[in-house]
Amino acid sequence: MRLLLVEDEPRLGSRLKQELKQAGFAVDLVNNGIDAEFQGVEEPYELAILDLGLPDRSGIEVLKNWRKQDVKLLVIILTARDSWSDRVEGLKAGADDYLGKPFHTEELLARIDALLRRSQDRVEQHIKVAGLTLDEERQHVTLPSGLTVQLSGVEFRLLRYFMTRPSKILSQSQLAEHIYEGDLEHESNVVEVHISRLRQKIGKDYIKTRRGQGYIFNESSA
Amino acid sequence: MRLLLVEDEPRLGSRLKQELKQAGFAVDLVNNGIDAEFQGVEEPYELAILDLGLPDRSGIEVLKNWRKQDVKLLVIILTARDSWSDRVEGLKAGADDYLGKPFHTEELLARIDALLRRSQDRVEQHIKVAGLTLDEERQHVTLPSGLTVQLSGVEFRLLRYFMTRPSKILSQSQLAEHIYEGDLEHESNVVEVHISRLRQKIGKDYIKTRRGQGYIFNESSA
DNA sequence: TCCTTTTTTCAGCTTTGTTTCAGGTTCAAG
DNA sequence: CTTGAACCTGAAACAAAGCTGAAAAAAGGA
Repeated sequence: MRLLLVEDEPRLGSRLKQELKQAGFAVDLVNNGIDAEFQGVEEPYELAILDLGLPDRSGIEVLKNWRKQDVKLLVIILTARDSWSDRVEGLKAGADDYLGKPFHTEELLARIDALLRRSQDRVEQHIKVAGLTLDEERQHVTLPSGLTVQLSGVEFRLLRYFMTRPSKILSQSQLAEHIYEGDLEHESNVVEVHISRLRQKIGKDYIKTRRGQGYIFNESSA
Repeated sequence: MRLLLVEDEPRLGSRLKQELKQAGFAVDLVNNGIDAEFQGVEEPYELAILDLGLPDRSGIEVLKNWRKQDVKLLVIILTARDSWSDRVEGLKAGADDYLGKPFHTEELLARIDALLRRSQDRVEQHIKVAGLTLDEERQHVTLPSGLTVQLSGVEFRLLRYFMTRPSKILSQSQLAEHIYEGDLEHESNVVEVHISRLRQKIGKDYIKTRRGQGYIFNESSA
C-alpha cells in the first residue's frame, strides 16, 4: 500500500514516515506543495497525508488541484488544533478526513485504517448509507425520493459523522468533540438542536435517540 | 460497574464523569489524593482513572498506597502528553494502562473496555452467558430466540453485573452498591423493582431469588 | 458597513426512565 | 394451618433527558 506524506517539518515528517513504515505502508515523504502535487498526480498512491500548515499555505491548493485533475486518492489533512476554518476549507476542497495537531500516532493509524476500510465499499465519491447520498463537495444530501437538500456547515459535519459510522452509538459529547474544535466545555444543547434540524431536513427516522447514551444512525433492529 | 475518577480539573472531571455515565458506568468523582486513596480502599470499584497531574503530585503516591494495601482495582493513569517519566513511574507503581492528555473520549472508553475485557480473560466483544448475549456498546441483550431487547441504564448495569458473576449469590445491597454511585442508604425496594422489570424483559428464569440472601443468575444446579 | 445566513441560547414542552407506593403473593417457621 | 417477613409488581408520582420554535448572537458576503 503506497502512501504520500506531505509534511514540511523535517523531524515530524521523518518520525511519521518511520512509524507508517512500521505499520506496513510504503511511504514517500515530500516537504512542499510543488512536489506534493506532482507526486500525487504521477504516482498511484492509495492515500495521502497532507499537512495544511505548509509554510506557503499551499496545502489547500495542492488538494484542490488534485481534485481538479480527478486524482482520487484518499486524503487526510493535518490541521492546527484550533483552526477550524482550515479544516472546513480542507473538507470542502475534498479531503476525506482530518486530524488536529498534535495527535497520537495511534490516532492517525486508526484514521488511515478506517478510511481505507471505508473506501473499500465506496466506489464513488459520495457516501451512501440507508438510501441517503451525501455529496461531500457540495455539502448536500439526496433523499430516497430524489429530493436534494442543502445542508449548513454544522449539519453537514454532523450527518457526515453519522453516515460514516452507521449503527454505532454516538454520544452527544462525542459528536460535539468531532464536530467542533478540541476541548470544549459545552454546557448547552447545541447538538440536540442540530439533530432536530437535521431530522427536519432528512426525515425523522434516520437518527434514533438512545436516551442517556446518545444517537444512532440507521440502526437496523429494535 | 462502579468506577472511580480522580481528576482535579473540575471541567474535565465533570465532562468525563458525564461521558462515562453515558457509557454505562456508575462513576464517583474525587478531586484530590486524600479522597482518592480513601475511596479506593473503602469502596468496591472495578476500575480507577487516575490523573497523575494532581496539584500536589500525589497521584503516584495514591497509586503506590493502593497497591501497598493490596487494593486490586484496575488503574488507568492520565499523564501529560510529553511526560514520559510520569508514565514509566506510574506503570512501575502498578498502573494497568496509561493515556496521554489530551485524548478523545473514545480512546479512553476503548482502553477501559480493553482492560475490563482483558481482566476477565474475555477476548470477544460481547458477554455471553446462559444463552444471553449482552452487547455492551449498544446496551442491549439478545435472547436465545434471537430477539433483541433494549435495556435502560439501570437495567443494563444490573444485568451486566449479574452476567459477569454467574452462579454467585448477590445480595440486594451488593447490587445496589454496584449499580448506583455514592454512598447510598437505600431504604427502598428499587432493586426488587428493577429485577422485576428485567425479568419481564428477558424471561423469568435467568434470575432466581434466594430468599433472605439475594439473587443468583443462571444457577446450574440445586 | 449593512444585510443575510448560520449558529447558539433559551424556555417551555414532551417523552421516557426511575422511584415510590400499595396491595398482593410466596415461603418457611412454628 | 397460621403468621409475618421477604419479595413481586402494576400504577402513580417524580425526575431527568431530549425536542423544538423563536430570539439573540455571531459569522459571512456584498
